[in-house]
Amino acid sequence: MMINYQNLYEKLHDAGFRVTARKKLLLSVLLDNSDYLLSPSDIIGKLEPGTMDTATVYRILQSMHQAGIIESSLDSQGISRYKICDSTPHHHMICTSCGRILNFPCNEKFWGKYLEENNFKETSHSIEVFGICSECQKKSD
Amino acid sequence: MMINYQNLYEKLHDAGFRVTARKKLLLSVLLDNSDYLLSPSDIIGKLEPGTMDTATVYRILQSMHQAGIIESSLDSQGISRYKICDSTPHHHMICTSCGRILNFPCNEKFWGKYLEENNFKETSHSIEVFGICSECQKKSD
DNA sequence: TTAAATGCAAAATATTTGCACGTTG
DNA sequence: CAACGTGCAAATATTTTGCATTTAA
Repeated sequence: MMINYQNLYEKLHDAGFRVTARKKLLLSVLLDNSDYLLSPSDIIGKLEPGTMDTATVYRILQSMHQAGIIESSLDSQGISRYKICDSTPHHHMICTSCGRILNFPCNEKFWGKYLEENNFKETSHSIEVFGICSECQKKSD
Repeated sequence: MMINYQNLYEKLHDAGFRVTARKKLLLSVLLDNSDYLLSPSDIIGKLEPGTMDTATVYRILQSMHQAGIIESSLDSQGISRYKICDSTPHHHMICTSCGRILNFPCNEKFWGKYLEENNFKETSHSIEVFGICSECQKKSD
């Protein structure tokens, strides 16, 4: 990964947001957990109690998402989860046991021909594969 | 489509649920809107006021999902949405303008080789393509 | 008849908002 | 210093739960 703080700070700044202590702190949590999708409460749980208000976490996540430095998705319970954007477009295999994320590339849009057939103008897509990762399979043996 | 009420009632019954007036009513709403993903409040909005309690709608949707006669997904706001299960496995192209759903088949798992590479045991997947359908494109011209 | 279904009210949870104050640029 | 960020408290919104009553099988 070529992710570095300065680069992320710049992106925040370029999107019109101020680079504050809270944003730096929240960013460090996300970087320390780049293999996982974190919910707002996960993030709060990883901080010293009283470090940051819930509303602040939500607002910062919103800013970072707007600045394009984090990606979001909804878990099976409808809770928002976030992680630092990866450099290349891809999709996720999400282990439902440990929560770890494995990436896989999106070389070919196998649905491309259906877009054409239906004259459907795609704006985005969401592809997630759920299951059990190699390590968790071993554990349950 | 080969969907008929008797068949659905049987599936509910076989899953251990009673076939009640509310369930029949809710089912008719879903069948009348099988091209759309309906949220609980969408469903309530399509019924005469006071016909069914919110909690009842949630409980029935849960039962129907458990009985395997409806499929669920989360919209961009994290709200649960439901529709009658289609007979063949497939994915959805969802028009973000009118909400209509177009189906496309899942012939080939293009991510199959990544499952093998990572020894990842898939249990389920979620594939959704968002965009603007043909009709809505025309409207905006 | 009796276990499941329902309505009602209240609770739980996630997320948002208004406002006063603090901080960045 | 002026605009943006933050904490706090309260408001929304969705979904769940407890309990008394009704109803399907």
